[in-house]
Amino acid sequence: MGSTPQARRSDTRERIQKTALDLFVSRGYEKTSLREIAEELGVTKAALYYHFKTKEDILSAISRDLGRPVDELIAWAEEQPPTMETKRELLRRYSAALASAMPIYHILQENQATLRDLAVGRELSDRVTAISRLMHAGDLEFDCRMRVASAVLTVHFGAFAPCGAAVGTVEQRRAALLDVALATLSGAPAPTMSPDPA
Amino acid sequence: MGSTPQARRSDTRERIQKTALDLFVSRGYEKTSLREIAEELGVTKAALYYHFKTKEDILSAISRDLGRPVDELIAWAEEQPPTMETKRELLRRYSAALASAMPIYHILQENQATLRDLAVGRELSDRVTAISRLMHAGDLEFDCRMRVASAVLTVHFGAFAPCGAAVGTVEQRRAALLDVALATLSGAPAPTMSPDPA
Amino acid sequence: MGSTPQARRSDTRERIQKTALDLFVSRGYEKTSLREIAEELGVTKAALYYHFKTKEDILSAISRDLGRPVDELIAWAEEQPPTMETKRELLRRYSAALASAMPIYHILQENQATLRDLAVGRELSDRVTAISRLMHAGDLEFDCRMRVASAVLTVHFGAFAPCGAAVGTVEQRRAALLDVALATLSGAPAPTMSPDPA
Amino acid sequence: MGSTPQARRSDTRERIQKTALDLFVSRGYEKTSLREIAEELGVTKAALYYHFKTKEDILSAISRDLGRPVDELIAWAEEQPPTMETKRELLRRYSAALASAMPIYHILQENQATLRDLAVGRELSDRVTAISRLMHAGDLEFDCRMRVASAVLTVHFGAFAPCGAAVGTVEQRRAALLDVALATLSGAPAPTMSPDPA
DNA sequence: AATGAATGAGCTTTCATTCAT
DNA sequence: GATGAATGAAAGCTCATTCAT
Repeated sequence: MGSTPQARRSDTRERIQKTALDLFVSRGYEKTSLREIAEELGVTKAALYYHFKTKEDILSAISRDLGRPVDELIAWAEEQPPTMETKRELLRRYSAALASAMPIYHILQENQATLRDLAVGRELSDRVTAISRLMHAGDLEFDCRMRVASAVLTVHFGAFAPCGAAVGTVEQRRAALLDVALATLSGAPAPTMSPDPA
Repeated sequence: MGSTPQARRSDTRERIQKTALDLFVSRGYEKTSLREIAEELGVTKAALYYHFKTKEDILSAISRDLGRPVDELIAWAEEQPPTMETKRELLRRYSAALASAMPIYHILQENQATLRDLAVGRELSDRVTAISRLMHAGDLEFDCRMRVASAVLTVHFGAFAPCGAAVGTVEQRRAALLDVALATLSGAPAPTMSPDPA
Repeated sequence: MGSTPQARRSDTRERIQKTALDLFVSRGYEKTSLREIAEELGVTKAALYYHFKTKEDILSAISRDLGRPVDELIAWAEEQPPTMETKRELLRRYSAALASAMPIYHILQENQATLRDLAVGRELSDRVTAISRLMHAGDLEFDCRMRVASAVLTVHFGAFAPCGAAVGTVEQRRAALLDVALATLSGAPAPTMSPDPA
Repeated sequence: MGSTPQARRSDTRERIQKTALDLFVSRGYEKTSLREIAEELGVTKAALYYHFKTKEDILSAISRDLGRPVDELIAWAEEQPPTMETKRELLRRYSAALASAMPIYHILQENQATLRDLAVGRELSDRVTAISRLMHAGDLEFDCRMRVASAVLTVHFGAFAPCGAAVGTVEQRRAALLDVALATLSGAPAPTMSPDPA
């Protein structure tokens, strides 16, 4: 007694992941050295190697943790019939999932050249590819495929960068872009719109 | 005649740019070392430094050369009134410009974390930002902004990655995505579309 | 027992300083490469960087260690009244301090052009300047200042170079030059002297 | 006619020497690169090699030109009897010669470690040694040698660095230090002096 | 009288990783 | 559960120098 029941087993591993994530996001994977992570945490580099086999392994763990929602989403979608309605739902859920998983995708996004030859890079981009594949599933006509592509691009890349001024909150923008994407998907115009008020 | 016609004042500088571009695209900026570039070219590292002040300077020269079409496009757009028609035309031209300038944007795309703290990185992303700014120019309503954002995302990111299967030629896909983007821009559905044949 | 008694937490740092000092003295700071230091010691260049942040940092550590006597002397002198007697004593003590600190001042002396733009160079020449400043303290007449200057130059530079033949031991010469300097300081002739036996 | 009679033969060689001298003085010999010299002059590095065989050769030419007065002084002194009066005169003339030759001695002074293994370095320090040797010539007693040493050190090193505050003009200081040195040489006090006005 | 192009050797520094303790 | 010490490989860059033109 006196100590928290079953936690006790050092939270260092998690602290490493947290710190590493922050640095990978703010400085990039390649440009973040293990020395920096260790220093920021107040431990030695060797300590990182006690908890993780390699630098890549740290990112790998982060990827597994943060990517779970998307993995589950993929698993779910793979069991649905490839109808338009499924895809609409998939897009909605993907948009939501991205909101929380953003950091890793941000890392993937900004460090593609580096992650390309790392196993963890494959893992990450496989998830994106899987979503895209599921959105394109079925015997679609060319035009339709392009609308699907546009919708996916809008939702996926709209999640990064403050594309087009800082109007509204992040959440509002996400929702609005999702609406546009859904409209594009159905080949319908986005609801209320005045044509030439530029 | 009989000997190399007009050479003399060395084409090495251009050969360096060409080789560097290839390697930056295929292996990434950071992961491409000057040794590799030099070896590939059959010269010494020092030769690179005869022609360029730094590694960044090589990328900078490439950026200037390949980015010119986009720069001209921006200059053009800045002189037009910010009407919807201007934007439609801007989007068309941007789509076309991207086709040829793709390599540098690809590099920007995949090496953001690295380029972020390089002057050339700024140069590059400024161009993208400028296009986006021009597309959002004027007193747009929130919904309209989001449609603009979607259109830009579609055209810009659609130029990279074989998003959604390899149907059609690159050129066909580009044209089709542009159409989708233009439709989104106007709030209209993309022309002929059957709603649920997924 | 039987194994190296107290080692364990590595004496490498000190060995680096010792070796570096020797090389800096014999070959010059700039002309001594880290490779040389490392090779001489039988370690890798990277090992040097484990113990010191930069090449300059190695010199800096040496400077701190060997410069301490002079620093203490300066501290002492700053608390004394600026009388002639203080200055005589300061000169005596400086002469003595130089004897042990000579290596670093030798390095400063012979590498001024290089050290000029290094922080450690400032540190070093500040010490010399401080002594000079203290010797000149007070409201001295011009002639007197020049005698002080001569005395300082004699003691300081007399410590290097075998100025004027190798008569007597180093220690004897040091003592004799100090006497001459003290005589100059008081404006008196150096004690026993036959005028023209050249 | 129209061109200056016999000058015509490009003044580039001299311009190189002038520029090199400036840079060697202000940045140091080692730290001044041929690129810098060439750039400053608006010519190419290869041009330097048309006029001089090596970098050292540039310094060598400078040394020959500026060192001539001292060389002549040495030649003169070698023909004189080694009397005290000769030495007094030698010291006077050396003090004067230094005033104009200062730049090269400054370079020697601040780049000793580098010049040590260059032929030109020997040339330079030989001159200093020769003066010192001539000042010590004859069968001097130990004490007397030390007074000579002090006198030489005072005159030689007094020519560099603003030793002891910036009172008077450079020329005044030089003259005054010479007086002190001459007094030391004769074993007499420097003329009028109040003993303890610190 | 000078240039454009290139080289070879070297430099300081950084990094991911290992391992005995 | 972690540290102190060290390594091997590589990076970007600079320099004096050469030589055909």
